Amino acid sequence: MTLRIYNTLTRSKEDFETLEPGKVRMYVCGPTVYADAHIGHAMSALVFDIVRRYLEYSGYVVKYVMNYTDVDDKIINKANQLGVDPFALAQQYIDDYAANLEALNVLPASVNPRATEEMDYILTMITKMVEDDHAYAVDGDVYFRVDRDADYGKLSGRSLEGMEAGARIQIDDRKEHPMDFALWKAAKPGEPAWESLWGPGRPGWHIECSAMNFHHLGEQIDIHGGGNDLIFPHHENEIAQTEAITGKPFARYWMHNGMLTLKDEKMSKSLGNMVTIKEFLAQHPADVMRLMVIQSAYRNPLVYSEDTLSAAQQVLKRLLSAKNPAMSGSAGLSSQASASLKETAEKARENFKAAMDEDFNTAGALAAIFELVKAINQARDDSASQADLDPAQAVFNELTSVLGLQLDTSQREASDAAPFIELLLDLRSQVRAEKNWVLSDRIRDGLKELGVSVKDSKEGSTWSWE
RNA sequence: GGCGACGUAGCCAAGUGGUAAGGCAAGGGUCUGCAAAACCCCCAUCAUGGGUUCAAAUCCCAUCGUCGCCUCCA
Repeated sequence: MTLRIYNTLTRSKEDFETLEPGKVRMYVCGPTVYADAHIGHAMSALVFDIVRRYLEYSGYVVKYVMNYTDVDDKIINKANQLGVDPFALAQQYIDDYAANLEALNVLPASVNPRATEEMDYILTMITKMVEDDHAYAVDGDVYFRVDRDADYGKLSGRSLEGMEAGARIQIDDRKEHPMDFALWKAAKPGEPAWESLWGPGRPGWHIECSAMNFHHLGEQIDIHGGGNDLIFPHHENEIAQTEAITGKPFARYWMHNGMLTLKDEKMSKSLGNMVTIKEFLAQHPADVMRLMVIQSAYRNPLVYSEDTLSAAQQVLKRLLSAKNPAMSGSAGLSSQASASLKETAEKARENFKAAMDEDFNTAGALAAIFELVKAINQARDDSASQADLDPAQAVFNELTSVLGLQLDTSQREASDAAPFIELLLDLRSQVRAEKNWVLSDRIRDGLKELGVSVKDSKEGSTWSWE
């Protein structure tokens, strides 16, 4: 079975072949750090975390690079507003973002380069482009010369003529072509600046990513990811820069996630319609966010609403049901039934892989996991022993962890309240024995209001946090 | 205006030529003192109109609609 990936560059699914056998070089555009990250950023981080986890599960060694853009107009403006140092501000948001990712159970990148630490590479690349006439300097700025690049527009499917017709480009007489973009910006007074052949200044956004790719992954990479709002101009320009220098195709596969939307509108800092990751995680487990992503197709828009949120919560509950242990004192399955459960588990794994191999079809993969959930729960109802359930639950754990789900049930033991809840349930089972339903229900309802749900069964009562 | 993506049941969503996976919600049932959970049953002809084909949700054309990009943005 071969993994196939939808490549934005060719607008089609292609068989996945790496530059170097068994190894994947992967780069994902990280955030510009000037504000709290919102759940749209979380979506992107989760999509590529799942891609990375699945590649590793499939046996690849993945070098995963995610950058931080830590010098930029918005950072500088915000720092000026607050009267703080822009570098300190960026550092604070980098720390916050890293904490967000950890809370979301996103695996750490192999490297998290920062623009400000890559100046040598950035300046080397710009110098080379100027030498080769791919770029030119004007008044301390340096611009990329788009009309020297016959391929310009190949990722976004645009032509230079078409873009000019758009007429939303600001006119700058100093540029040779309206679409020429900045590689280097001359510093204004008071701004952070680095020395260069063209005077003090700072890099344009696009060259940063080209340079960090070049430094950490080399001339060519396997997968380049990011939100589909970056296709143009950011990724288009990365391609133009890097290929101008190397003369080789830059990234083999361009992957773009769809936007997270709120009421049919993209969630973004500039529109101000955002829910931050911090706010979200204060209300919901990280698995809920991840399940919203898993349930949908990564290339399509993900609608964030009460409906999709509560659906994800319900999905989480259902997944957790598969982790319940065998009922105490159960007789065990017949050997045929036990073997059949194992078979179902193997089949679920195959279906899971088949779905993921088809451009990371996580919704299909989740369906495969639900086949297994159903089989496990059926077996348990059919008085399976824990030994019967073990192999199937092992597969369940394996597959859910490939998706990065935590399905944490340990909070039961971890809570300080646990002994008190146990005590209440102990009392309740006594009044239940006396058929004092009024008191029994009062305890159950009271606990419910405190977020503890009680379940009665023949073997006794169990509880869990809502 | 240009470029791109998309439109499958109340909602999310799989399926890219052979007569519609899965989940949530809703409804019916088993279990339960009653619940909850679990289990069983039930729930769509695929935006619209043409065309190609023995056969289309799946290919082609048109129309309508939604979103993204064209300016910083995951």
